[in-house]
Amino acid sequence: MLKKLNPLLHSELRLAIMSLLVSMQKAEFTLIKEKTEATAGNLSVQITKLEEAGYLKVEKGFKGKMPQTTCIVTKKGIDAFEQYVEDLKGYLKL
Amino acid sequence: MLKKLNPLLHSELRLAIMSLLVSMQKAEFTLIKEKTEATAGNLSVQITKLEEAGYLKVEKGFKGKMPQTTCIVTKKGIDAFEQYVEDLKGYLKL
DNA sequence: AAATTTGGTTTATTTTATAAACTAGTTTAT
DNA sequence: ATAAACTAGTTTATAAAATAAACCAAATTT
Repeated sequence: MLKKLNPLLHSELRLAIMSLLVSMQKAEFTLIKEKTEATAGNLSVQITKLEEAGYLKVEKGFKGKMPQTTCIVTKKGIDAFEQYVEDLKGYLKL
Repeated sequence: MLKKLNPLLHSELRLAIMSLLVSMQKAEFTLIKEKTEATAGNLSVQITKLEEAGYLKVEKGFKGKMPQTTCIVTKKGIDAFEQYVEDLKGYLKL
């Protein structure tokens, strides 16, 4: 009846990150930080977890002279997000 | 943009409990346990939290000779649940 | 050139979820 | 009648997760 929710996505910050990426495909660390209002530390940790799950990939480069971290959502990430939304609907009766 | 999710409701088990109660108005401990497939201990803890928040009230009685715990959802609980659903929609783009 | 800011990571702390152990009593089998 | 097993939970301990604090390297500003 009630499907078990993907614990990796059932986290406010990770869900916000994925939500953003699903709609934008890719986003800089700093943009995600602004939009989610997360601390850099927390964000760094959660991005790493999503990366380890293969839900996004991280590309590191420079913008001018400043380091820049870009997150790009993967197919796997999009699929997991969509499945999570479906599962959650069972709880919300949407 | 993204609303902060009510942490009391953003928990798989507590959300399942509230989801059940919103649709049934009241339910026995044992029924909730069956439907959620939670352990009794976990369920007991989470019901207490929801009770402390005023989202449900607990009535204790007996069914025959056996103790029986009934959970009844409150107006406050229903309102909180509905608000949570609205807030969550921002993350899911529903 | 010292102080501050940017863009992060790592480590520590707090909070939360979960499981294990326990209580209190009932039903069933011997 | 009594021991064994089951019901209906609560309490306490442990594991996992989220968050915050501290740190680092380099860039920019004063």
